[in-house]
This record gives sequence, C-alpha cells and structure tokens, in this order.
Amino acid sequence: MTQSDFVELEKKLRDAELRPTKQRLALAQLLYSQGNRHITAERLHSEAMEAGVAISLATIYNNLHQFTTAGLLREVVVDSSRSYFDTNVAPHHHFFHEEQGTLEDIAKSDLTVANIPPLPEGTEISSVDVIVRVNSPRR
Amino acid sequence: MTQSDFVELEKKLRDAELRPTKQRLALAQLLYSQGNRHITAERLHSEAMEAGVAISLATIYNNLHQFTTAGLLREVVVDSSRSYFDTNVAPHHHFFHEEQGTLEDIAKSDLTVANIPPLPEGTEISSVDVIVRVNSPRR
DNA sequence: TTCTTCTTTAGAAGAATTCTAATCTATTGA
DNA sequence: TCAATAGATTAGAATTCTTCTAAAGAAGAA
Repeated sequence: MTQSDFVELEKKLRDAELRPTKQRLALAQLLYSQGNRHITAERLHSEAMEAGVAISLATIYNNLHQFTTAGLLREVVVDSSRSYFDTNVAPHHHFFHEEQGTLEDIAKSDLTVANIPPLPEGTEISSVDVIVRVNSPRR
Repeated sequence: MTQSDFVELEKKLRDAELRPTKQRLALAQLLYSQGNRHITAERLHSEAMEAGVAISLATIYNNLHQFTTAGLLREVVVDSSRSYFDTNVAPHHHFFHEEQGTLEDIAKSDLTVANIPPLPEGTEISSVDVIVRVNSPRR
C-alpha cells in the first residue's frame, strides 16, 4: 500500500466517522484497491488472512455492517444462504452466475425498468433491484 | 377440504410424481387453497400445527424443495436470513415490505425490464427477478 | 498523560437449514 | 390380497452462517 493509498483510505474511513484502525484499513484496502468487488464475509476473511492481517470473523462482520450503514458498501441479496457485499454503492443491477455464485454489475443506464405499478398504500421505494440469473448450459 | 379439492390436490401431486402422502396433501392444501402465497418454512410449519397436522420441520423443508424442483413452487430470494416460497410459479416480480418481511406479486405484464445488456460469454438467462423494496416512512 | 469512547476478539450462542439412519407408508405385481 | 421394495417421514444431531458477550486493547480529546 503506497503512502497516498493509505491517506486516501484513511480519509474515506474518517469521512464515514469510523476510526481508521489497523483492521479497518486492511479491510478497506482489500475492498477498494482493486476496482468494484462483490464479496462474502468468509471470502474477505480468507483474503485478510492470506494478506497476513489477522482479523477475527466477528470484526469482519462488524465492519461489513458498519461500512454498509455508512454507505461505503451495499448488501446484495441473491443467495439465501450467504450475504454478498458490493463496493459499488451507486444504484445498479446484477448478473448472478448461479453455478459459480459470482456477481457482475449491470450499469443502471444499461437496463431499463419501467411501469412500476402503484406502490402499496403508504409505502415508498427503498430500492429497485434487478437480478439477471444466468447459468452455463452444458452442451 | 372438500372431496373435489382433495382429488385436485392429489392429481397435482401425482402429476409431479410425488406420492400423495398425508403430509404432502396437508401442505398442498395450505399452500394452494387460498390464492397465491409467499411463505417461509417456519410459517408453513406453524400453520400445519395450527391446522392440527403434525409434520416435522424436516418434512416441511424436504417438501418445499421437492415442490420447487417439480415446478409447483418457486423460491424467492429477498432476505439473506430466510427463504420464501411462492405458489405463483409464472414469471413475475415482487414488492417486498422491508419492515414486515412480506411479499406482494407484481404481474410480469405490469412491469417492463428492457435493454438487458449482452449476457456474459457462454451463459443463458435462468430468470430475471425484480424486487421493488418498499417501506413505510414514519411521518 | 489520562480519561473516555470506540474497537477488537475468542468463544459461546442463535437461527435457519440439512443430514442421518431408523421407522413407516404407498405402490407394485404376483 | 399381500409381500417386497422404493419412497417418505421423523427426531434429533450436525452444519453453516451470523450475532452476541464481556473482557482486553487502541484511538481521540483535553
């Protein structure tokens, strides 16, 4: 991690009112230093271990949620057995590879959702999520 | 359950190559005798109990999956901590009330999804799921 | 510093789901 | 009708993912 990366990530955390602890900086680096990512808690934990930073699983979960609440991450619900966190927090949609359990972004501008019917009485939209589930047919 | 209901449900199970056992008939009745439903395993278990039919939770899960594989149910993924099963197996979308954890159908014809980008190489669409998450703002 | 608040952690606990292997039931066909 | 057998159900254990607990450690303010 270069000096400027460090400063940038530290600012990102401070702006979100999260103390830039060793663990948070390590996680922020894994999450934000390689383009948009979609990652599970377990996977992030492994990556931290591999990177030589010992972080407990509880801390991974704590921080994934804190990052999400702070708007630094967004949770994507595609699999009822596991949570995925997306580093792209702008509104957008996803391809989900059913066999591999991997996600790919679909830019909001690339896909149109129109004619949403009248909302149920007394409600407002929190988000509109489109998941295009794909698989690789065996031939 | 009237005689004709029974015959109808039994046929539904037989057509799916599932033996019409006491438990399956009871579940089928709870699921299909009151319009479209969105239900969790726990909830279906409670309803069976209340209806006076003792069915183990393992059987509930076994059957929800078998029904799903047979095309009699469809699983809807909206909450990473729980699975919902939908008795409406035609393609359609959903409103999800975040506070209540309840689902409401949106007919496929009522909502338009257009301009899906080119699929990832070598894949084909399994389904396109739109979830409109709504909540009731406190005023 | 030093006090306060926030953070991390190991391990226990919890919740949803799946597994196991024993028992039971439906179906088949002699 | 009645085995034989393939399939279904079950209690409870086990698994998996996630959250909680409460104690120890680190960061920020004065």
